[in-house]
Amino acid sequence: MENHSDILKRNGLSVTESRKKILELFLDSEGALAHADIEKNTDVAFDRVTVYRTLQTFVDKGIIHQIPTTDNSILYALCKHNCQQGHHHDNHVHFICNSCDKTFCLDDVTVPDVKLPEGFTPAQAAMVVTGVCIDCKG
Amino acid sequence: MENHSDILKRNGLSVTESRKKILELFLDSEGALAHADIEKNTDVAFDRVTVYRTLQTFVDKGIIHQIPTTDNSILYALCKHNCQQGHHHDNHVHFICNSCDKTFCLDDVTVPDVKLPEGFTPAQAAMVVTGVCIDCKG
DNA sequence: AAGATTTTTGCAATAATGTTGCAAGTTTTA
DNA sequence: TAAAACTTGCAACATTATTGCAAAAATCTT
Repeated sequence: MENHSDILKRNGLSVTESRKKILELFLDSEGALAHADIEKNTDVAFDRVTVYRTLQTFVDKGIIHQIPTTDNSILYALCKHNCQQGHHHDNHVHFICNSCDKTFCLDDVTVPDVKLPEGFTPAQAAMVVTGVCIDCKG
Repeated sequence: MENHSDILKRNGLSVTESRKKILELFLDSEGALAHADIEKNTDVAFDRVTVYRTLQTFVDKGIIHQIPTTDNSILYALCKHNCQQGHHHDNHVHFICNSCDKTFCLDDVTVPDVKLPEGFTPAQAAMVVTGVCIDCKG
């Protein structure tokens, strides 16, 4: 079974404490994490700058992907499929629960293709659904 | 033809200089605007706080809607369809051009329904497509 | 395994962004 | 037109993000 260090090495990254710890957070969490979630985690005692840079590095390498939100934050989640450097394949739907605020990567729900108007060429599509999650339903 | 003031009155808002000006910006622009776009506009000489509050008011009233992004900002665009206070109907796809960075509301492209896993109840869905727009295509 | 090289980290400083209370100014109401 | 209601701008503050650089850690080389 591939562990933290393997994932880092496979992506050509030095294996450091901060990277291992932050990657572990993602591996352990079901949902997506925002920068603030990581920083507030008491186990992570790294400088904010390190967190910023680590997240950016992970995105660049295709280890995590970004999920757009309308609250001035970015959510990050593990890429479950094999993403290449600079080329993500995170074309699954994201679900944000209005009740518990957790974000789910619905890995089995693919973002459907849409027919764009003449002249528009798509490169990537993201879809975020809000509502009530399986843990919070009545 | 309905003008700035009419739109404001129809939504039960006082007609003030800042609201008229900011609404005019939206009416004049094809794409979506970020807070920073408005503040940088030399025609708008209002306090940042006023801009924040005006945007929030417009969202609350259903005059504009928010578009999620992955760059720690929120884009705002006019609601073309009749949105109610606190209840938006902006279920169209948004397109962000990687070349000119403009954002388009594809009003005629509806966000498709997706089948969620058992237990998940959707309330709203947003879809953002990136690529090359009609103005930038080779 | 030890030193050289490369990479990463943390600090400090700075910038950018977002929020709140309150007094003064505007708009609307009556 | 005066009173009431609402909006604005200022000031202060809080949060979030970025950059350069020296110290520390990880990797490479032999």
